[in-house]
Order: sequence, then C-alpha cells, then structure tokens
Amino acid sequence: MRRLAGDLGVQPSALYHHVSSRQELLGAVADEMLARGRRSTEVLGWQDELRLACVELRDTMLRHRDGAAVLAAARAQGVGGTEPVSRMAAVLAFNGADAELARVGAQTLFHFVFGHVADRQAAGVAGESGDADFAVGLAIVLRGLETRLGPKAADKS
Amino acid sequence: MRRLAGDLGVQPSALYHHVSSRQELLGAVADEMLARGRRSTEVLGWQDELRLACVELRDTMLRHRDGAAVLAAARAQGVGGTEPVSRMAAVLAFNGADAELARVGAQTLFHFVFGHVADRQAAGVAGESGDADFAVGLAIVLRGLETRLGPKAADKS
DNA sequence: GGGTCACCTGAACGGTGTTCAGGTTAGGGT
DNA sequence: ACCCTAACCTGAACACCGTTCAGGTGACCC
Repeated sequence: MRRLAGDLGVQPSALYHHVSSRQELLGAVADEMLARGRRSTEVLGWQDELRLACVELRDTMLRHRDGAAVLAAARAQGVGGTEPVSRMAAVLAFNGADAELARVGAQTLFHFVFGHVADRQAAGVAGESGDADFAVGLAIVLRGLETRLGPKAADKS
Repeated sequence: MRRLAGDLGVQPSALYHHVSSRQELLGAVADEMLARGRRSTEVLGWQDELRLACVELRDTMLRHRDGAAVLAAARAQGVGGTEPVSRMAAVLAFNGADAELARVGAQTLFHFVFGHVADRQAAGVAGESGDADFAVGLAIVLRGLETRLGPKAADKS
C-alpha cells in the first residue's frame, strides 16, 4: 500500500478513497492479471483445451510476483479470479461431464496448477525450471479425467 | 512471535536465542505437525497407500490454523516438511515407477492436496465441507497415475 | 454564492519481525 | 574460592505494515 501510494505520488491514506481494503485491491489486481494473460480461445479437443487453459493460468501466475498467492486468495474470498476455473468447468461440462464432475474436475486442475506455481514461487527460483514437471503432472491429471468422461468423449480428443 | 513469547512468559527477543528467525521456527512447527499427524503405515495396494498418505496429509494441514501455508512454506524453503512427499515418491518407486515419475507423481499429489487445503483455509470455512470433492479429485489424480505404471503394477492393486 | 462531492493530506493507532547492548545466573576449570 | 564462559533473558529501539479519521482543497452544479 505505502509503496503503491509512493509510486503514485500520493499519501497511503488516499488509496482508501478508491478501494476499501488491500484485499479488494488485490482482487482487482487478480482480475487484471487474468485479463492481460488471456490468449485466443481456439476450439480443440477437450484435453488440449484444458491443457492450454492450465498453461495459460500457470504463465499468468508466474509472470507476476506472488502471482499464485494473489490469484488464489482473490478466488478463495470471492473477490475475483473465478474466470479460469469456470471456463475449465464449462469445457468439461461441454464434453460429457455431469455438473459435479465438471465443478470438481476444474477445481482439481486449479488446485494442481496453484500448488505447482505456489511451490515454485515460494522457493524463490525464477526461470523455466519445473516446466517439464508441470507438463507431466498436468498430463497425469488430464489422464485421470479422461477415464471419468465416457468413451464417447475420449474418442473425440 | 510476540504472542508466543507472551504465552511463554518471556520477551519476544528471547525467542531469537533458540531460533534464528520466524521461518526457521515455522519449519520446526511443520515437522512437529507432521510427526503428530502420522498414523500407522499399513501395507496396502499402492493406490490405497497413496490415498491414505494424502488423506493423512490433508487432515494434518486442516487440523492447524494455516496448516497448508505453514507446511508448504517450510517445504519450499527446505526447512522441513519433506517427509510426506518423499514417502509418496517411495511408494511410487516401489511400484514400478522410474525415478522421475516417482518424483513428479509425488509432487503432483502434494500440489493437489496443498491447493485443496489452502483454498479451503483461505476461504475461512471450517468443518468437513469439501471432503467429498477432495476424494473425487484425489481419485482423478490416482487414476491418472495408474495409467503411467505398467499393467503389472495395475494388477497388484 | 452556496452546497455538495471527489480527492487528498497528515497524523496517528496498533500491529509485525527483528536487532542489539546489557544484565543475570548456573557450571566447570584451575 | 575464584573467575570465566556460556546460556538465557530483558528493554528499548528500528523499520516496516494496513488502516482510520478529522480536516483541507478544488471543481462542478443549482
């Protein structure tokens, strides 16, 4: 807060005229992060579509300091950051998952991505170390989801 | 720190004679949490064994305030909390996974569990709401792992 | 011209982790 | 018996943090 105010050439208390709390601000920041990280939504097989969404989410988190914590906190408190999960749930629902599986599946993917990036960022290492692990882990989860969607959906991929 | 010192009937600065920083303390706290949460290690099929490890880890995290954050931070900074992941990796390695799959698979499970609990605890809700989602998500990841272990291991379960 | 509203200041409050110089006390070596 | 070392602790301070609040300033509208 104090640093942001300083960068804006303003007293810290002035911020509270535009935002009611730090959390609300971070919620807006989370939405902005997601908006800037959004790429084209091509229509692919559901697996590739989910994989793309997760990679995009991971990159968005990695691009900003403490990105994972910011996004997850905003989402958990319902102050923003819900878009990627609901999008993944939509993809699942569109490909033969019932409502609950879509919800839980999307949540599971988010939890994996968040856990992965949070781990990386907490360790303080930058760079692309761990990208391969991410791909493998993601493939594992997607594979698990595959067995939950009827063989009809599996054929479509 | 101040609160802990108060509970001990001591000045906050006295703590730094036993611990070099708050982070180191939290690392020790993480190890203590894990030690207290450890249950009997029965030998089951690898899936049940991993499931048990994950449920145990989840319960340990849930049992303490900010348990997920404490454990993950300690682990990420190499100051404790490594035991569950290495145990899961060992289970995987013992059941036909090569070294890398064991490592990444265990990490993936941890990231899922951590993401799940962190999400729950950040939302501030207590109770057992979300246990079903956890079970489903965990089953998805385990299913994904199953396809990566040769059919030989799949038969053993 | 007066009133309202958006915007900002400046000071303060209560909180945090951490440092540091100095004091006390117990135990071991000579 | 003496000193010395080491463990342990105090008390004060430092530099930060998010947040509140009374008050000031300017523009815009009736």
